[in-house]
Amino acid sequence: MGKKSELLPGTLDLLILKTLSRGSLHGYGIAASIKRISGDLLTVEEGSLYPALQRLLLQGWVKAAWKVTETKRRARYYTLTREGRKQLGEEMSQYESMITAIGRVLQDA
Amino acid sequence: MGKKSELLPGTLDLLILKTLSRGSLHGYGIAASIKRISGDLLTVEEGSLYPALQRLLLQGWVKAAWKVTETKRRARYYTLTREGRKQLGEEMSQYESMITAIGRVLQDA
DNA sequence: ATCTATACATAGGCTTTCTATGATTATCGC
DNA sequence: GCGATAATCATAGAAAGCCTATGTATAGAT
Repeated sequence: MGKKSELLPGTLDLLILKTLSRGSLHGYGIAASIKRISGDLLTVEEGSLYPALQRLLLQGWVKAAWKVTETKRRARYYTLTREGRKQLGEEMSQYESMITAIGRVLQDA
Repeated sequence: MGKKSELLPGTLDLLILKTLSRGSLHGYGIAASIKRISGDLLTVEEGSLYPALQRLLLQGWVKAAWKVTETKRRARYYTLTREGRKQLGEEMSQYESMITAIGRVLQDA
């Protein structure tokens, strides 16, 4: 029957950019952070996350560097670029106006 | 570069079901209603709308009947079924919990 | 030793939405 | 009457986005 997405489609980039705006993180950490902060309601699957990060890299909104985690594992840390910060602002305001518009349609009466 | 969608992807069915919950409408009218109520922020393209209506028909959430409009044109009027009303309720609460969860991630701090 | 959790990555598929196109007909301005 | 515009339905094909499944590797716990 086709399960529903774990996310609202179209919001993944925004969620990642916002998460990185709080500080650099590796991919696994981004997913964990989104899951935790959302109260377990949002799950970013690895098959969605890594391609998304590639897109963000390509567009220059994040940059990446290999490092070693506190737990001694190699991981790629992503950092928001200046462009990425700008993009985040734009996506935030677009998102908010979308949500407002949808809210109007969904409200009773 | 790929323009952004006119909608938040994944919300179209919900918008249509909600619109029909206010009364039967034909396709063109559904699109017009969503556009108007959203303050012109949401535009449902015909190439999105009609396939979506086919899906809703297939799933039994709406039914359709040909009629003549006030302006003497033939049009297919869609009506929410009982199942459709149930589905609307489910999608509403899913949507709201998604939005809440996303809001947590997007809020500062 | 084996299992679990951490960590990255890609391929293939499905669903949804968009663009483009096409057809029909009522109404309005000229 | 004629041409333009708006109303109305519909489909095909492409593009995008997310998921499932899979593969690799290693640190730490049992």
